[in-house]
Amino acid sequence: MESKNSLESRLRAAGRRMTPQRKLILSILDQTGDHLDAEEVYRRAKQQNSNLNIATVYRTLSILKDMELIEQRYFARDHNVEYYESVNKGEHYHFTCLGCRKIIEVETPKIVQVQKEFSALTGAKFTHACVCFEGYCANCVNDEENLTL
Amino acid sequence: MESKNSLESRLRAAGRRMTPQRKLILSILDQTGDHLDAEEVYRRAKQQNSNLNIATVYRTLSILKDMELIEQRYFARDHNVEYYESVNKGEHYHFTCLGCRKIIEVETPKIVQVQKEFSALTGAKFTHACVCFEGYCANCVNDEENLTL
DNA sequence: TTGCTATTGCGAATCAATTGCAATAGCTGT
DNA sequence: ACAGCTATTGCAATTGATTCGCAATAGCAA
Ligand SMILES: [Mn+2]
Ligand SMILES: [Mn+2]
Ligand SMILES: [Zn+2]
Ligand SMILES: [Zn+2]
Repeated sequence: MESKNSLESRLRAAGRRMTPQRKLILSILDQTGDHLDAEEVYRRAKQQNSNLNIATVYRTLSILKDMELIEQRYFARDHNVEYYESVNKGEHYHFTCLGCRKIIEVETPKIVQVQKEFSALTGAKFTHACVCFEGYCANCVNDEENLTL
Repeated sequence: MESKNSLESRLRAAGRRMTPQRKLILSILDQTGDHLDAEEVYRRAKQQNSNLNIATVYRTLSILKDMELIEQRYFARDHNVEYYESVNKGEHYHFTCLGCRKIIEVETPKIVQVQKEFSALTGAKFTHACVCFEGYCANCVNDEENLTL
């Protein structure tokens, strides 16, 4: 189990401890292809460890994010809730459909290009980009047009 | 005063009323080139109307945003606070320096290109994009490298 | 096993933003 | 100018995701 060892050694390297809670929470995000908020991670994890507390979920998500094992995202226009996904999936961005709430992943090199251009121009160094799109997916475009009549 | 009439007629068209509070709050955002959060808008507006309440500021910002007279933004990685700016400035994006907290505006056609490509590919329709970059500006890059030693 | 301390569960706290409500003030029509 | 309707305001209380303090617990190195 490569990811378990990787997790353990990376935790150790940061002076942290391996706990069943951390293993569990990372495994949930590694296995699902979805984007989960803390509440949903908690719901799923609790099925396997009924003693788990949501504060532990928040603390663990924060650590896994710092260790760059998971990515934190915002979706939709009002960023009230934080979502998480495994980093395994590589660089991509997100489109949220206001009709069906589906999240579609967008792959493009153009965002990185923007960063490179701006770096070259100003000397700035990028550490993070938050990009999220909102609109109506192909299935929902028509419904939306009817609504605005 | 073109913008005042524009505001008044646009409010009327939406079945809303013109109030001194709304005039004041929009004028603050129209005059400054800055990005202000509700608290700062409130602080500035209160100097001209000491009776003003912050709930009114929040409500007004929300309405002006819906009417597309101002833009709501998030900055930095943790989107705790919402900032606002006038729409007059046209399409642009933002880079936040983690060193000096300066916000640098980024102009590029590439974000719109991403949207067009994705629309052509999938048939989706975009209504909004939230793009924010984070890193270190040219002045702060060196300091940051020294810190990580 | 023991001892050190990182981590957990739990409840309370945060804090930007929202909401319910009674009083007020725009606006329309007279 | 006035009356009546109702959108808007000020105020106080609430929300809700996230964070924090703390005592009990559990990793892990020796
Ligand atoms: Mn994704
Ligand atoms: Mn701007
Ligand atoms: Zn849809
Ligand atoms: Zn800087």
